[in-house]
Amino acid sequence: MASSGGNMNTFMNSFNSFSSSQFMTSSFSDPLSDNNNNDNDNKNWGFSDERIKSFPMINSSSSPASPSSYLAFPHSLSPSMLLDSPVLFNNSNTFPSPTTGSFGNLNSKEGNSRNSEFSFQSRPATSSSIFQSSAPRNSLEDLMTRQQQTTEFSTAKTGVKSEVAPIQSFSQEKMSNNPAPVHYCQPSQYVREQKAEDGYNWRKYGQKQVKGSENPRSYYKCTFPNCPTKKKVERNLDGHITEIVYKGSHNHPKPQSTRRSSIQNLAYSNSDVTNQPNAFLENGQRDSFAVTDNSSASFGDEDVDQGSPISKSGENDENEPEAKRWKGDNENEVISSASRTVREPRIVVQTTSDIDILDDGYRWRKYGQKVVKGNPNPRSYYKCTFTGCPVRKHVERASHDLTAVITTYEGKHNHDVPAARGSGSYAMNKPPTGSNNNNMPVVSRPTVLANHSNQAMNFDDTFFNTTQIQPPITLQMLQSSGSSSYSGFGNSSGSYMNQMQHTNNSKPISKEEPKDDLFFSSFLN
DNA sequence: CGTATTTGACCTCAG
DNA sequence: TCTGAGGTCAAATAC
Repeated sequence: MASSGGNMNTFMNSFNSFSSSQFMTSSFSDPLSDNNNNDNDNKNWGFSDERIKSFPMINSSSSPASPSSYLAFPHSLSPSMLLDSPVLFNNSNTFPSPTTGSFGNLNSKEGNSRNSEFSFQSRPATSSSIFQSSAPRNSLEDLMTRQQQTTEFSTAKTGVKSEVAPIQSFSQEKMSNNPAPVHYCQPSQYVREQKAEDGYNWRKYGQKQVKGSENPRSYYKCTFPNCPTKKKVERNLDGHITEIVYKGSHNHPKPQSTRRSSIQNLAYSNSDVTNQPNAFLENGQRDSFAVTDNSSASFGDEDVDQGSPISKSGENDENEPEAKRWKGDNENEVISSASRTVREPRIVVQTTSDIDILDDGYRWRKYGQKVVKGNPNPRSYYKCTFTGCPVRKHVERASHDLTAVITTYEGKHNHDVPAARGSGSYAMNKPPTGSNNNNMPVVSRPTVLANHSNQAMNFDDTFFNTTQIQPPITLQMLQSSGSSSYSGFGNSSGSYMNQMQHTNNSKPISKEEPKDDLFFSSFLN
């Protein structure tokens, strides 16, 4: 398609391959944010249902450095999501701990936007807390905040609206002072935010309550003339994006956003450099956050759709058989749209509440290990050791890329991050997972790596996975990287934080979760 | 006043 | 063929 072209195209394609469908954000955030949600989420988490959210995080490279990489969320992915996702924060890159999920980079094809999309909503306070500028509750929050800040970054600074929302939202505002989480955005707000997010301009043309989901689904069309790209976004009650599905690919560069700040640029640069399709980041679009854009490379929903960074077209297919397609879309269509990718992988962005990656600061008890289909590498299963905390996670190395670790979290932590274990760092890093915190959705974006991850992840499981690419990025790194870093996610190369989730099911994790125990027990058995 | 969002109705498609 | 779910349209409304 239009996108096809040089490398960029490739990315794009890959993203596309992921197709929006695959990348959905999922519900994690909700869980975090709300207990209620959690219930639902849990259900979802359960896996059984469905949506698994995987957040592959890929750190491409070692260069974690590029903030952008971190942040770069696929368009759709909002930084916030990332933030939410434990993955993002992974400190460790080290393989050893799978938990440290790295965020896969999703390269958004176009870098687009997608990132932004996700992100954005400002979440309701609870979740938002993370972002809130106010003193971070936890180290996690801080981290989140910082990250967000970074990611959002600049955008925010630049004056970007809160569009960014939750995760991003943090942006300045939150950061600045609001002690209170405050930012719950109304739906409309979110919408607007989204625009900014991925850098593309979107017009909402419909909203509908989807069966089986508490979350209303909004339908958007790219406002660029003749651009066939559409996306559908599900948001939590809180306003967090739980899932974003892109359809088609943009046949134009991103509009420049006036707002974008240097950060964006940075991000782009990174992303672009890396490979992202996002190259297009154009500026044009209104609000798109630079960050997003950057991220675009990474996650943006769009990314997903358009070319999900993750997979290359081919790969995607294979890997992402599971991915849904936008209903009504023919694969062909999808493909065509993407031009490259075969399937549209769904991108699920989950907001994870607190996903921690290994070093997420939480304490985990290994209770099982199993080799799952599609990946020769054993998946270890962990439970949060905090009394009464239902959170579980499983970690596995991507079959393709040993360096990539896929971490899938289930449930939200109902408690704060335990005191820093050894290093205070942990604490710092982690957000308070508390129910409140979850907000941030994790976004997963497919990156090349992601692709791998995707494959690896077969999302049979409800968990969402995060793939990390090894160069682990530490929180510190993230922090240090500053805002810019976030944006970085987009970068294909480096996105650390990006998490991609691929779920077989588009369903948001939240809804039906099979019970963990059962679920796990099955494995164990 | 123009543009974007909201929202109910209608259309399409899969089961 | 029917039914329900999902997706889109478009008038009304809000910004």
